[in-house]
Amino acid sequence: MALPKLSKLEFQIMDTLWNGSECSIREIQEAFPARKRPAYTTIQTTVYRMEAKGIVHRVRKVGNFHVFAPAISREAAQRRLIDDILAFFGGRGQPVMAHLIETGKLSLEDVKQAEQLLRSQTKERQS
Amino acid sequence: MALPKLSKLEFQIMDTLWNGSECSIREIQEAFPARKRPAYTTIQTTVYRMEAKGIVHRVRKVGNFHVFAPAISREAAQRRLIDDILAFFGGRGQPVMAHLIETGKLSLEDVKQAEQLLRSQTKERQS
DNA sequence: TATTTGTTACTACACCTGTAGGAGGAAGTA
DNA sequence: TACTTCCTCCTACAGGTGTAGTAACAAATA
Repeated sequence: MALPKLSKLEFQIMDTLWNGSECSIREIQEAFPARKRPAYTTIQTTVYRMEAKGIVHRVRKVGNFHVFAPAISREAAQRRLIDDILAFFGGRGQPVMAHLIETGKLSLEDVKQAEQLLRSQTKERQS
Repeated sequence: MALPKLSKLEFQIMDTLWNGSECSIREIQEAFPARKRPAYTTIQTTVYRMEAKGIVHRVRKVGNFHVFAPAISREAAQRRLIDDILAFFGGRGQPVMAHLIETGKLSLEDVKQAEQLLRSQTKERQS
């Protein structure tokens, strides 16, 4: 699979990697809020599995620890996520947006910007 | 949990129930496209589990089979879904919409309608 | 060098989900 | 009634994920 689906924990780990670019297991673990911080080995196991799936890779060894880097982009992962949930909405984005609006997750500003983006895209496609 | 998370298969089953309101296991199974139709007992097991989780319930027995009905609304389930993925976007709806637009899942019409919806909501809140 | 501390690599386990087989019972049919 | 068909209920199992312990080793320190 080109883009394997990421679980919640995997996504959180990727988030740290995307922010910091390159991290050790320890750094990833400590990026979790102290209250809900999984055990070191929990992160380790998960990162190893992610490595096996090709979504992270080791870039080098520093001292006695390894440094990992993301192997897929945040955008790609997010897009994958959205494609997945779109399946639950019959592939149509409109109901998704409706829910976002109903739950107050989109401002008028957001929508106006979106409209701009759409218009520019349409223009590009025509030219 | 008030609203348990639905898996893909569970959502497909709910879809049949939401459309037909009340269905037997057989009806749910036959609603799947013939090519990718799970075994009868697969649907059955999953429906039983959903019953245990309180997302469907038996409404009556007809002949020797049971009839099931949804115990949660489509809107509630979809909202739950969206809340989940929003967590992957830092709780902000804007990047979600951006992805929808980039992948051509939203038309200018959709966005305009959304804008209308937003304006009317804002008005309501003010009055 | 001996001790402490931090990593790695391996192992384990429980829960969820998709998948389905089989025994037994109920309902319709010859 | 005897047979066939369909459904229920129980059981099983594999793969994925979250969770973490432990043995062994490497690095830093006393």
